[in-house]
Amino acid sequence: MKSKKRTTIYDIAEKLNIAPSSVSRALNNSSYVKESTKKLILQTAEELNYKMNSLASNLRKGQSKTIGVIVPRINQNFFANVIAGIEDASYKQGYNLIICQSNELYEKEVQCVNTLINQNVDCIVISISVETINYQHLKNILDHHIELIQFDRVADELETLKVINDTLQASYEAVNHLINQGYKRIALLEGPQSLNIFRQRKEGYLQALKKHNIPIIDELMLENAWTKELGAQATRQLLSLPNPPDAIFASTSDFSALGVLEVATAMNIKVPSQLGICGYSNEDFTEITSPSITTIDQFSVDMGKTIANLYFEEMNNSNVSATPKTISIKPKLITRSSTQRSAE
Amino acid sequence: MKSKKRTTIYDIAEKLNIAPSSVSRALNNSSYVKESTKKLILQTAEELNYKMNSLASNLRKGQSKTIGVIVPRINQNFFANVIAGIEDASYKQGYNLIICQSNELYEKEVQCVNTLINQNVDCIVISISVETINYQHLKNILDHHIELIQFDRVADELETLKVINDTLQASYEAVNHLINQGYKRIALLEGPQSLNIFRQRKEGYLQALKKHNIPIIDELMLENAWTKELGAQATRQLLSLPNPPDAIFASTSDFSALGVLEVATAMNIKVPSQLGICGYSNEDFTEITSPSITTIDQFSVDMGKTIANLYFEEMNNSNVSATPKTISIKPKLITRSSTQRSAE
DNA sequence: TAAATTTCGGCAATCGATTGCATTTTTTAA
DNA sequence: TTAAAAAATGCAATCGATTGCCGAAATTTA
Repeated sequence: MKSKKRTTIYDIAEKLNIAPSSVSRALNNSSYVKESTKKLILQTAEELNYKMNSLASNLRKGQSKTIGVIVPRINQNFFANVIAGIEDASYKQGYNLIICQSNELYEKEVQCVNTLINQNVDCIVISISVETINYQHLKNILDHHIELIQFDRVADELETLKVINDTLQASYEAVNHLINQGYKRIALLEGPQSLNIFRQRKEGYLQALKKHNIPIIDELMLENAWTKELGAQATRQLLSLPNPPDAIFASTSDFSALGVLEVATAMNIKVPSQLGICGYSNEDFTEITSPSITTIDQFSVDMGKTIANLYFEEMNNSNVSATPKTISIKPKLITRSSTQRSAE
Repeated sequence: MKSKKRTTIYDIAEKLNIAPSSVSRALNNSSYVKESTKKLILQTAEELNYKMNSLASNLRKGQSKTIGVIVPRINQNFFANVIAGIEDASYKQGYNLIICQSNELYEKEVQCVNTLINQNVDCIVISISVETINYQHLKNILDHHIELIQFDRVADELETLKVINDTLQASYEAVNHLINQGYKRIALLEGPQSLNIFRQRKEGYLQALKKHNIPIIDELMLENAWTKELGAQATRQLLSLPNPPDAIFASTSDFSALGVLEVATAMNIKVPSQLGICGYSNEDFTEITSPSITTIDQFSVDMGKTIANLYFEEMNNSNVSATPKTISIKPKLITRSSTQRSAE
């Protein structure tokens, strides 16, 4: 281990006075090598601290056993969990992960895609940035015969494998729950409508209202209430209306819901009796606020595992896969104090 | 883009009837190509949707422009933030990240290391698992001439680049703060002492007590209170002592501190007047519990950036780097309600 | 116009593992 | 004992980009 260069199969071959091809076969446990020589080779490899050079192997084999993942932010709970799930399932199959974050920037997303294509990844898993409305870079992935799996924030019009939450349904159930708890004027904090998930969450809200013949009031639907601060701001606006809402569905995130809760608390408005609050994502903290916040669990780690396994299945079914599969995971409404009216 | 194979420099060379070497030089913007042909080549590459094959390039160049990262869990706030920081800084230098999680398992950590060596990464960044007490796999990284950077949970005895928090100091300050707030019997929830960070947090606690001539009481120091549940359990034990503590420093994590708070609340013990609580890590939720929890911020994203930049510096200083550098980041005590006694 | 530079561009080896095909060795059958 | 079959091993090309070295073309100088 003193030498400057790492051990290669040639070193092993030379030492044992055999052909490199035999070494390669032995290391790959091919049946075309005598047991005795195989043992010898493995032993020598161990001695020389041989580590195979995946670059060479992958170059030759034309695959990289690597999955590229692009998310807006790595350190956002939902994405971190999905990545953890993907890693877990991939690792078991001997696959590695290359992770990129787009920082919600279209330009960077494109660059990430290019990098991953360069890296010869076998599959790219992506949740698009909020800025992304052009999908040429995604099509480019397909042109390069790389498997593409979209998750959560997907481009509907692109026919690729997809793993999503049944967002509309979850949203519908959440609003339905609010209605059942007796709330009559339910406001909606929307996310950027460029993203399909936020469109769906709005749609679920609308459908639930419609179902119960509750009028849809424009001034109760506020766009761009994505963060805690914006959620708080929107709440102030809503609560100062002549006819304020009695519940707020922060469909964008739990952070937004937290903003709502803080403003309500500051204004001395009782939650849930005077104001119901529902968030989205089941962040850790929703359980420990007072009152705890009703929210929706997305089973993010499972989602990650599902994504990876979808790829592995699809890979084995190398037959002309008919229609691009979409797997929908049903999220779960977690009802907590912020929407549990005592009098019911 | 219909063909089954991707465009290579040979395709471009053939189309323009020149040598592949010229194509390569043009793409790498070498000065040994006429401007006019360079332009032509670049244009043709664009037309053919050429993407370079990093595998081939890296194999030839003997480097991979890739950094491997091994953490216990990707979806743990602190690590997710560090990774985000590393990604950010690395991306700017044209480097990619391969991420692995050890799941706190020694065996898996070893496997991750081997995978990363196989992948020819240029650098491995690691925060060791709680099980890791043997460092042969880390030495193996060095034997393969791969730069090794340890962070946060480091093996002290290994001479490598390190990026750490000044844990001892932070812990000392936290306890000092508690003492200044008038707490007299301060309990300590410890993490596994196999990890140096937990040893240091304990040491900081001990030093602070010593400084103020406060006796060190064994029954106030509980090991293995790592999670919320264990923190809660430890708290019950502590509070049922004949002479219970009036403050608890959950040096393991904010989750543990949360467990403390929940038990205290359940037992109707007033925080901070009857019991002071201090956590560690500055998790999001510490700000929104009631009362909010005093804790220690580790500047995790910055830590990630520091790690990446340390590598790039070190790489440029290819001179025989004298002593393996250790960068220590000073964490910050965030004092909040859980330790702010009104009567002071 | 010839000689000396400088600039371009091509040839071919290289990185390390894999694999189709050929060859040698061993085993089995005749 | 020999031929045929099977098993083991070797040879050499390949994956795609890079680069040292050399020759050709273009430019400058004498």
